[in-house]
Amino acid sequence: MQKQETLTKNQKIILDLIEKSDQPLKAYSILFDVKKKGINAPLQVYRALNKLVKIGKIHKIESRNAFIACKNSKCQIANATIFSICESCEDVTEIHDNKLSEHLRDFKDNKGMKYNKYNLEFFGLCKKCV
Amino acid sequence: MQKQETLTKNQKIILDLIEKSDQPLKAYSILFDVKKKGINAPLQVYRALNKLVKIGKIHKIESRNAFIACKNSKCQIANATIFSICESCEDVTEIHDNKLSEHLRDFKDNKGMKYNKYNLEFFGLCKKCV
DNA sequence: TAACACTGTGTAATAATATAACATAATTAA
DNA sequence: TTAATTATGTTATATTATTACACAGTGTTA
Repeated sequence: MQKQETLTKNQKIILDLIEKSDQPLKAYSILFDVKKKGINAPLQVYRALNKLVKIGKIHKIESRNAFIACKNSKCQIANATIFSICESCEDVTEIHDNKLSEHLRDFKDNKGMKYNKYNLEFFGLCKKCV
Repeated sequence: MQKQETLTKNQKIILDLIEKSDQPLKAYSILFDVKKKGINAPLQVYRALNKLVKIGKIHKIESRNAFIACKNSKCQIANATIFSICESCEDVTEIHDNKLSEHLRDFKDNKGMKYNKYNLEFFGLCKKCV
C-alpha cells in the first residue's frame, strides 16, 4: 500500500472542482471558480495543482495547458499517461490500454536513458466530429 | 512526392536558427536572437514557428514550450513524434523506433476515434545524469 | 488585366499561463 | 521543544501566446 496522502483545504477544494468536471480545466478558470471559496491568487491554484499532479490525483494535458482528474481509483499512474484529444470539440479521454502501456513501459532506447515517466497524447476527431 | 514548400524570409531565418541548435529553443529566446535580422515582434516568431511545425520542419516539445528541428530528412512525420527528455540536464532527443511507431500508428481505442497525430514524451535521466 | 482569394508582413496592444520573493503558520520528525 | 518540512497568503513580475488592424505579394481565374 502506498502512503495515503492527506490533502489540505486548498488542495481539496481544487481537486473537488476538477473531479466534478469530466473535461480538463484551465488554471485561471479554476481560479475564477474557487474565488468564492477564498482562494484569491494564481499561485494558490498552481501550488495545489502541482501537488495534485505529483500524487497522481490529476494529470496535466500538456498540449492544452489544462488539468483533468485521474479516473483510475488506484491513482498509481501519475507517471504513465495516455490521452486522446478531439481537435474539433476538444473532448479529452484518458486511455487505459494494457498492451500499449506495456509497450511504453518496456521501451528502451539505444542511449542508455533511464525512464521513469511518459506522456502520450493522440489527436484526431471523435465519433461525433468525424 | 509532396509539394515542396517554399519558405519565406522570416521562416528561413528562424528555421536556420533552430537547425543550428541541437536542443529545443524557446520562442522568446529565438526572438532575442533574430532581432538583429529585423524580426522585432513575438508574433513574427510565432507565425513562422506555427508554419514550420505545420510542414514538419520543426516540432514543439509540449511539456517545455520549446521547438526543435526535425532531423528526419524526409520530414513526413510532423504528425507522429516521440521524444526523450532528461529531467536533469533537459537534453531532448527525437526517437525513431519503428516498432514503437508501428504500435502507435496502429493503435485503436474502443470509442471509434479517428487519429491523425500523436505526440509521445518520455521523461527520465540520461546516461550522464544518472 | 482586373477582381479575387490566399498567404504573409509589421506593429501595437493585450491576453493567458506561470513563477519569484517574502513573511508567516501549521504539521511532522527527531 | 527544537528543527525540518510543507503549506499559506499576498504582491509583483516573468513567460508564453494571441487579437486586431492595415497592408503587401503571389497566384488564380474570368
